Order: sequence, then C-alpha cells, then structure tokens
Amino acid sequence: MTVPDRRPYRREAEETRRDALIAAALDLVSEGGIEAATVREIAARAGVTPGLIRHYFQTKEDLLRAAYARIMERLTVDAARVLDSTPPDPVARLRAFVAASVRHPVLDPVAVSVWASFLHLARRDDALRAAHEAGYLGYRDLLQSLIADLPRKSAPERLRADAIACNALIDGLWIEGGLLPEGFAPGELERIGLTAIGAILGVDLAPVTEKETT
Amino acid sequence: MTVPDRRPYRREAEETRRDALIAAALDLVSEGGIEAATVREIAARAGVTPGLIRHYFQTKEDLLRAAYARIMERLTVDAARVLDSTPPDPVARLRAFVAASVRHPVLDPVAVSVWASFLHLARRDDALRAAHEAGYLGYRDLLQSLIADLPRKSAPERLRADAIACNALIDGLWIEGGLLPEGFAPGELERIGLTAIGAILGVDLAPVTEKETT
DNA sequence: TCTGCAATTATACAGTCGTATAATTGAAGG
DNA sequence: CCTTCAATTATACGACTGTATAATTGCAGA
Repeated sequence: MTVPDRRPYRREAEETRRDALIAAALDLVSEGGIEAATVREIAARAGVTPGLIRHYFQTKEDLLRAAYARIMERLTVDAARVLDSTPPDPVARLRAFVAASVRHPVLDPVAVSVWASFLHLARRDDALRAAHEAGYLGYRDLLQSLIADLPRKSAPERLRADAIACNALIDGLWIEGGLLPEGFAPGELERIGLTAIGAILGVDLAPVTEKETT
Repeated sequence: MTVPDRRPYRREAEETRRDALIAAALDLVSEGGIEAATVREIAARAGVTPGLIRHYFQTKEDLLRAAYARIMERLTVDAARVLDSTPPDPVARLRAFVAASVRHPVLDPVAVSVWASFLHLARRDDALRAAHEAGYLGYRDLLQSLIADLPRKSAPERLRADAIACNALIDGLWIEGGLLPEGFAPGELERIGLTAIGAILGVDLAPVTEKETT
C-alpha cells in the first residue's frame, strides 16, 4: 500500500536532452574544471537523473568530447561570422576578424576556462586532439588567408611568420581578457590588437571610430 | 612467528622529501592533469607511501599550492636571469628577455601543461590566485619597465598598451610552442617574437645572427 | 480507451578518492 | 650499546566516482 513516489518526468526529444546535458557539462567545467563535471552533477544541473546520461552517451568521455567539440565549433563560427557581413575590402575584413576575436562572444571567460580545462584531455584522447587541432589550425589558416589578401609588398616566406605572430597575439589577448575580465577597459583589447597587428603587418588597421592624425 | 615484512625505508631530510613530493606532483600534473595527481600516485612516484604526504603537507591542496608556486617562480626567475648577464643597453636587454621567454627552459611543454591545469584551481583558491597574479603581473611589469627604458619617442599613455600587446604576443608564442613542440623550427619562435615586437614598438630587435639588409 | 515501447528513474556495485590514526622502525645522541 | 623520538609504513573509513542493470512510467498510436 506504500506508494513509491518516483520522481515525475517528461519525455523530451533526443536533441533537446543531449543539448541540455552538454550545456550542463560545459557549465560545470567552466566553474570548477573537469573534475567538477561528474555524472551526478551534470545530471542534476540538466534536471534529470544520472542514469539518463548513459542512455544518450555511451560513456562520460563521449559526453565531454561532444561538449568540447561544440564549444570549439562555436568559437570559430562566431569569429568567422563577421566575415559574412563585411565588404570585400581585404583590410576591412582583417580588421573585422581581429576585432571580433577579442570581443564578446568569442572572448568569453567561460570559453577560456573550458578551453584550458580540456587542454590535458586533448593530449591523450585522439578524438579530442583532432577537434582541438582542427579548431586551432582552422583559425590560423583563416587568419593567414586574410593576411595574404592584403595589398602589400612582402616576401611570401614572411607569410607564415606573420600568421604565427598575429595568431599568437590574438591568442594572448583572448586568454588574458578571459582570465581578467575586469583588467581591461571596454574596447581596449580591440584597440590594442588592431594597433599591434597593424604594426606587425605594416598596414593601417586602426579603427576609424576616433579621428586622429599622426 | 610470522615476520611482518614491512617496506624498508630511509630517513631523509625534510627539504629532500618535500622536494621529491613536489616534483612528483608536477610530473603527474604535466602528464595527466590535476586529476592524475592523486595522493597515492604522488607517493608512489616519490618512492614513499601515501601517508607520508600528510606528514609534510597538511592537506593535498597544500602540496598542490606549493607545487604551483614553485613552477611559477621558476618561470619568472628563468626569464629574468638573462638580464643579469646582459649589458645595460636597453635594446639588448629587451631582446635578450624576449628571446629567453620563448626558448628553453622557460618555454617548456611541461610548464605550459601545468600552467593550464592550474588555471581553474587558481580561480577558487585564494593562495593559488595570489601566486598566479603575482607571477603574471610581475612578468608584465618587468616587460613594461624594459619597454619604458627604450630610446624612442612615444606618448607615455601608449606604454600600457605596448606592454599588454607584447605580453600577449609572448604568451601566445609560449603557449603554442609548448603545446606543439614540433610545430616550429628551432629558433623560429625567437625570430618571430623579436621581429613582431620590434614592429609593435618601432625599434629594431632583429637578432644579429643573420646578416641581411632590406 | 488501451496497449506497447522507449524514455526515464531507481538501485546496486566495485573502485578510487582524501584523510585519519595506530603500529613500526631508522638512526641520531648519550 | 642502548634509548628515544620522529620519520615512515600500514590499515581503516566514509564519501564519491563511473558504470551496469532492473524497475517504472510517460505518451504516441491503434
């Protein structure tokens, strides 16, 4: 006669549940690192019970793989999206790309945090490393192609060095901006990035917001 | 009559044991991330039994704190050491400092790995965050002072921006070089770093090893 | 309205974690 | 040589981990 009060639940579409689980995992990783993303905690945050995770992901690592792939994809997509709505002028395109890379939503403390947390997993796990390298090289190659389109006279063997330097600069600003969100004034990172990359490449990338003459 | 075959051991000086435990912890963190640095594994690698850890460190986090402080200190010390044996010429000093920062032993896959692993702990743990910020700002301040000493005419309000940009560039090269040790030719990162920072600051930092004229 | 299946919950299990504490033993000092 | 104390080992404990599997139940289709 004792009523077994089981937790009531609603059936959801597969994609909905997977999304919720991935979002919960990324949330936890960003807050407390990989160690905080336990099966039980992920399930609790997604509003389900732990057993359900294994119904949608064969193993916990599978879930983490999916989560990492998602956030890396989101980063590159967000950065490249600005190119869709930018005129074909090469300088303007590079300027827009650089600025977008050190600005919300690409520059995001959560993204930086998650990226750092996954660095180690990516060294052992083949699938994770593939996602990592694809994101990394994809970004650098895109940047290099933007640099190659610039109207400037420069030795072709300098292209690789320029791309590495600009990529390193953007990476550094991205990481520092994500780790110390209050350490920089609004728009400061964009200004610094554009000025520095302009100097490296020998072109004028300074934003046109302020009128100033040398 | 049964002989309890206890593991034989040697008594060591306190500093020796602490060093061994810290080194073992850093070793494990660099290989498998924070999660791999368990009490039992650290003890095994240091050649002792797990219980001994709590004899030298009140808690496991204490050990990790000590380990992080040690590796961060080693990084800044290694980078700043080159200034001891460098002539007072400001350009030469900056050149030596930049080059040393993206070269062994400062640029080290293990150091990069450990740095990334500790990023999350540093967000919660006050002591760790203090060590982190001290290392970070200490490095940037030192870099900024080197830049300020340069013989060049530049607005003083540009100094902060220059320091942030150069620091970001060095950080980016350091991280990429540590994550992809085989992705760059020997000396390539030094060359790229010096050329790019020279361009940002408007001074000639190119290494004198190769004779070339524009 | 009822049946059937899959989505979901519930429970169990073997490891491993960090920590606490008792038992041993190396080695220095007298 | 013997005593003594701390360095070290050994053992235990409760909590938490990921995973496996059985028991329920929401809900679409007949």
